[in-house]
Amino acid sequence: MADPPEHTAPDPNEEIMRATYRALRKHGYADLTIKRIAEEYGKSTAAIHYHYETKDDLLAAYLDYLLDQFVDTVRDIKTTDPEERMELLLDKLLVDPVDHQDMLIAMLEMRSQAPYKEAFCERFQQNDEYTRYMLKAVINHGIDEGIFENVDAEHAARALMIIVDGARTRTVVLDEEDALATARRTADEYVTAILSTEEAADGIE
Amino acid sequence: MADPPEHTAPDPNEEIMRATYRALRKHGYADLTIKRIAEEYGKSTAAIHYHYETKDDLLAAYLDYLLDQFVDTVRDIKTTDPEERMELLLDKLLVDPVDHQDMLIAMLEMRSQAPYKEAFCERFQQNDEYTRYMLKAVINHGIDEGIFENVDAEHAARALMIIVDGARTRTVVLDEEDALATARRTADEYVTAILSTEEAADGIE
DNA sequence: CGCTATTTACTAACTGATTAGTCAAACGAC
DNA sequence: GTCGTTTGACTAATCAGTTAGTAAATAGCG
Repeated sequence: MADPPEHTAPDPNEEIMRATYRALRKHGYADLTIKRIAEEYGKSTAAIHYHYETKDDLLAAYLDYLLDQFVDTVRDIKTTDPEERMELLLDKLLVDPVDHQDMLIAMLEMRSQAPYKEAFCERFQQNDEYTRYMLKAVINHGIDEGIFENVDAEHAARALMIIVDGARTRTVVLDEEDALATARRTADEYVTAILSTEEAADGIE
Repeated sequence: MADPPEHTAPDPNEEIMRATYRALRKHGYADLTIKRIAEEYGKSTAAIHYHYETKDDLLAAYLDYLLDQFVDTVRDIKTTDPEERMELLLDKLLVDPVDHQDMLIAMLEMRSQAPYKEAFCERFQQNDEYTRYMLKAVINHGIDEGIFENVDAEHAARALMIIVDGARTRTVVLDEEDALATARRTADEYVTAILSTEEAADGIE
C-alpha cells in the first residue's frame, strides 16, 4: 500500500502478525504461547514483549490484522449490478475461503473465545455488521430495481450470514470439504427462491 | 438404570462431568484446568486423576457426555408425519438451545478444538451424521408421500445442517440473541420454498 | 454373625515442565 | 554516542501428573 518492500520488509509488527498466524495454525489457540510465537518470529520472547506489552494486546492486534485482511477482500468488489454483486459477494464469502482453510481455522478459534474476551466479541460484531450491511444494501438495491422480491432485506441478509457462518464452522469442525460448496448452492437457492422475482427466475433444481 | 438414587447419587463420574461443565462454562476451554474442575468437584486434583488418567481422557469422556445428552433430546421425537416431524426436529435443533445457551458455548469451544484433536473431530462427525440422517430420512419420507418436492434429500439435509450450525455459532460468537429465531424462520422458508409441493404451500412472507 | 482382605475414593505434598512477564546488559545502525 | 531493538537470565505462578498414605465401604469366608 505505502511502498512495495524491496526484498523482505523487516517491519517487526507485520512479521509478528505473520508469526502469530503460523503459531496459531500449528498449535491452536489453547496452546498458543508467547514462546511459540517467538519461535516462529525467530527472536526471543522478550522481543515480542518489546512490541506488545501483554499477550492480550498481541492477540487483539492480531484479530484486527485478521479481520482487516478479510474486509480488504470484500472491499474490492466494484460491480454495482445487484445480481452480479450478490454473486460476487457470496463467492468472496463462500468460495474464496476454500484456499485459505487454515485462516478459517484460526478465525473460528478466535471466535470461540469471544464469550470470554469482550475485546474479541466487539471486533467480531463490528466485522459482522459490515458484511451484513453490504448484503442488505445489495438486496435493497435489487428490490429498488425490481430484480428482487420486496422481502425483508434485514432478515434475508441475516439468513445469508447464517449460511456463511454455518458453512465455515462445518468446514473447520467436521473437516467437511464440500460444506462451502453446499452452502454456496444453498445461498443461490435462497436468492433464487426467496429473493428473485418471477421474471428473473431461471429455474432451480 | 440400576436403581433410582435416594437423594443425590454420589456417582463420581457423573459428578465430575457436571463439574467439568461448570468449569468450562466459567473459564472457557483455553483456561480449563484440572485444578478448576477439581474446585467445582469440591475435591482435590488427584481425585480427578484417580477417575481419569489424563486430561485428554477426561475431555473425551466429557464430549461423549455432552453429545449423548444432545442425542437423547432428538431421540424422543415420536411423530412419523413428515411435515410435523420436520417441524419438531427443527425446533429441537433451533429453538430448544435458547434455554441452554452455555451448553452451546461449551459445545462451540470443544468444536473449535476438533482440528487439533482427532478424538474430538471423530465424535462430532458421528453426532453430525446422526442428525443429518434424521433430517434426510424425514425428507425422503416426505417425498415418498408427495408432501415434499422430489429434491436432492442429501443436499437439503446438509443445507439445513448449515443453517443450524450457523445459527449456533452466531448465537455464541456475536451474542446475537435472535440468531436462532432467524434461523428457525429461514429453515421454514427453505422447507416451504424448496421442499414443499405447491398444494401444501400456505404462502410465505 | 464376626473378622479379615480388598477395593473404592480420596488427600496432602510433591515434581518437573511451562507459563507470562521483567530487567539489566549488549548489540548494531546512523 | 545514543537510540531502537534484542538477548539471556531471571521470577513467581501455574500446569498436568505422581506418590504414599488413609478412611470407609464392600466382599470373602468360617
